[in-house]
Amino acid sequence: MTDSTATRILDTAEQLFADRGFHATTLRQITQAAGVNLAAVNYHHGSKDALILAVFQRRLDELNSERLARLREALDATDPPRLEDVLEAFIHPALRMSTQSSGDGGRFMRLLMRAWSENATQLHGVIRRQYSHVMRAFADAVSRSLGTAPENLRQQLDFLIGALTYTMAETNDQDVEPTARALIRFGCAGLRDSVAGTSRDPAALRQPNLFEETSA
Amino acid sequence: MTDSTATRILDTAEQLFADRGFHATTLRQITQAAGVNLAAVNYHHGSKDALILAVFQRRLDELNSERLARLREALDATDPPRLEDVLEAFIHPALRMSTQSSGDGGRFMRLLMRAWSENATQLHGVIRRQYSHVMRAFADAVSRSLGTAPENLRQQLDFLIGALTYTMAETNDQDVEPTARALIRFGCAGLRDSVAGTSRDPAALRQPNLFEETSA
DNA sequence: CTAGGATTCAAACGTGTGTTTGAAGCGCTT
DNA sequence: AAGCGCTTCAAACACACGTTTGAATCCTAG
Repeated sequence: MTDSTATRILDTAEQLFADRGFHATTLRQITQAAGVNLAAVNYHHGSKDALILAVFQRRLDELNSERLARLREALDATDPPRLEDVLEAFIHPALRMSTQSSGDGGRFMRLLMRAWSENATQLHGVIRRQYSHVMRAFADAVSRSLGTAPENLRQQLDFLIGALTYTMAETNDQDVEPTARALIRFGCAGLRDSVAGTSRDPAALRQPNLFEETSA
Repeated sequence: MTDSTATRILDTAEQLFADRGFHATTLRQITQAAGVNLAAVNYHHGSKDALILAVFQRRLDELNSERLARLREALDATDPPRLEDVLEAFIHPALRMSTQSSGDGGRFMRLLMRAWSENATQLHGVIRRQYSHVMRAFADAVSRSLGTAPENLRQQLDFLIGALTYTMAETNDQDVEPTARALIRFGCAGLRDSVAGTSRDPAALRQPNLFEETSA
């Protein structure tokens, strides 16, 4: 049951997509490596595009649920939550996932980077939608940690996501812990400093889009 | 001369590659959009793969020379160089390039992200080689700014590159300046904090900002 | 004015793609 | 045993791709 044709296709596709890219990976390569018939992918998943989406759906669900679970722990521990704990909940599951699933490191996240650039129309939207509520939760937690409105943090959180994504694609099979710790520290310092002097730098006020502070 | 067939192909290819990806962009799309014959690309550039490489070579040369020029200015200004200036020399040219070349924003760097994931064998190596000496120069400058060995900074510089790359891919046509300033600040804080204490004392982490920003 | 190399062009080639098809095989209930 | 979905399979389909070809055209030097 677990090793059904559909999931075996999913596993193999994930591996090959990450290694070679979506467009460069053919259904014949996938089905041959998976030991199933060529027509099976169209039968079980409908089309190649649908296969790509299915590969993502599975992993993103896994990643996001683990992130949210850890975030909940951080929120239950202290109030306001410690910034280090919040970032740890966001970073650690991702870094762990990037090296866990068998084979060489960084597979899934190389895949995510691909998705961000290739196939922009469909996948981009799907991922965005799938991520948005998780991102909102983390932005909220970080804003509570720092005592500032979430809108002030969007850009800095994007910086952190970028650093994390790039690191996941780069990082080899090594131990995740030191990398995670370094990234958490880096991100905490950047976030804290960015909100420290919002009123001090007059140039910062030049930004046209000022936000309403809806701090409850 | 400037608008020769070869360069018109290069321009159009850059645009389409960024918008749709390398594999998804066909020579017929390129030549049709450029208003040249299909065979022209093979005649002038040899093959599609060679075209891809040529597109990169051109922009990377431009980006790196501007970065190094700005870095030199920063090194000539003060000794040791101000960390803000060094990061500015690294970040600003990239952000500007990501929105300059006509059309929608983030084109070239979306292209770079693609290159990082697609076509791993060839392009990955070329870019690495083209970047390595520039990266070494910046790592050196940052290490001088912070008074620590370059080896201690490699990981944090990767964080910064990730944040920059991701931001370039994300950022729309808006003004570059605020984004650059935010990213410089974020990176400076992260770098300074990372080298500040080898001590695990969590109290040290909570100190918001130890440094004075000498706003001239 | 003309010869000859550089460039453009339309057309075709061979190959590999995602998808479809219809028959064959399998497992289950009746 | 027989019937019936669900699944697998080999084969083929239509199509788009990168590349090649050889003639036509342009441009320049002698």
